[in-house]
Amino acid sequence: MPVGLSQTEIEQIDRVVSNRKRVNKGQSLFNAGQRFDAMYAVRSGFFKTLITAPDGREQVTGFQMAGEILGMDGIVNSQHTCDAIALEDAEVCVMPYDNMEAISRDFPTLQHHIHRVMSRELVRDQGMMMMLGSMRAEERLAAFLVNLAQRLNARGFSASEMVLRMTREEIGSYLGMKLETVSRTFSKFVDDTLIEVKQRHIKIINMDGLRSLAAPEARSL
Amino acid sequence: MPVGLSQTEIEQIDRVVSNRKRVNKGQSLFNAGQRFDAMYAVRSGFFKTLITAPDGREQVTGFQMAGEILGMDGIVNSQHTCDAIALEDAEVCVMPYDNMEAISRDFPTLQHHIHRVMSRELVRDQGMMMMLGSMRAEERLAAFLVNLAQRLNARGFSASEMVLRMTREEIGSYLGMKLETVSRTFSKFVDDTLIEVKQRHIKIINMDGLRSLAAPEARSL
DNA sequence: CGTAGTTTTGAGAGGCGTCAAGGAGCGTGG
DNA sequence: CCACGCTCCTTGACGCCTCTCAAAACTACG
Repeated sequence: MPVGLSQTEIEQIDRVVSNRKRVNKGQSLFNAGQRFDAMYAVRSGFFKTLITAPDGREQVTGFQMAGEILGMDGIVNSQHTCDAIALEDAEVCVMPYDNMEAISRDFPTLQHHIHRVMSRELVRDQGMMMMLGSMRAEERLAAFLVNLAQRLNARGFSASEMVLRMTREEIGSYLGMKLETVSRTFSKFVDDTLIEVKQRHIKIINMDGLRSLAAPEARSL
Repeated sequence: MPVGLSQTEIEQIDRVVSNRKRVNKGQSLFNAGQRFDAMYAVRSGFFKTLITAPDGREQVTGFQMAGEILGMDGIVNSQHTCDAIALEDAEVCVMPYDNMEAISRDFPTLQHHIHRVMSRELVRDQGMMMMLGSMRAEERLAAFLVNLAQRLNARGFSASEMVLRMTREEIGSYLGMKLETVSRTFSKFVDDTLIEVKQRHIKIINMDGLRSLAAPEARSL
């Protein structure tokens, strides 16, 4: 996972993260309230994280795919604050936190890597606030699709065709809108020939159009 | 700032964070795009952080007061991703990142503390997503007031009376609503005798009422 | 092939945004 | 000391975006 590590470092790290764990579709990797003692790197599969309010309302806070890290929010109180649920059969690397902490003292590269991963998550969260706080439904969904396509592409998949692993309701929860609005907005994108939709198969026809929806240019004047 | 440190540790850390910096009201501590080389601990005063979209829309991502940390989002790309602006004359401790990294290798307590601070911010962000994604204007503003009162109280101020350091527009940006809606909602809270409002002076009359608005109980059945 | 879950689509309602006008507080300068 | 202008705040009227409620179509799975 980390780059720029020496052979020795890699071996050390391997000893820490060699433990694998399978999580079947629908199962949770961890739940809010559970004791935190490890973070997890997704090796394969697809996860969602969500938090639940006292009144039962759920908010999906993220979708994680291969290479992304889960559970960092648990450090502060030694207990997880969200549920992580596999949306398809998945495998993760278990990274016991105490070991990570200990080893990163000897390997500055790893230490810095951990900071970068957490920092990246903070930046992502800022973007989420921007989305949820000041974008309209269309813009949010377009940004969501563009982001998903980009992440899939970075993993060697097609940037234009994808199979969503989550329901409309989960997308809606993530984007702060109702499932009906997600569905309607998808339909509107189809009408505008931006995408093609067949159930959870999405084909992006006009990526530039989506992008311009997701991040509108500065108004001329 | 950190707790549970030995005298030696504290001295070491002091050497790193002894640099102070003043920031006058309205000035920025750093701006998005600037090179990142230090994080900052607020000693006194009050900050807002905000990000700006390509089309100029701004989103306030947080308000920081004494003891809180600014700039952690800059680690990942060695450049700040948001602006930090003082809402009143302020003073911060400058914590050069390279030094922090180096010293935290020798002091596990500090190392863990850094992780906790970043993790706490991740948890806060999750809460923000919940607010922005699935709460209504009333609930958001109530949660905002309750949170502010709690943080002020933790710093030795009254939990029931406060002076807002930010405008209605900044509150609105933070909470994903327009300034008019913030104003109207304040007025509604006054009508409901939850608070008293005189410009930026807020007096909380019925904290329990606010709390129940901010985090509605599970519906009976 | 039936059943449950998911998705689409419609109709109507409502919360919040937009546009607009006026008022209050405050620093500055005559 | 008061007038002026600026920024910020409040309130009203109206409209739209999104939610709510509802029904039907489609898919997956047992």
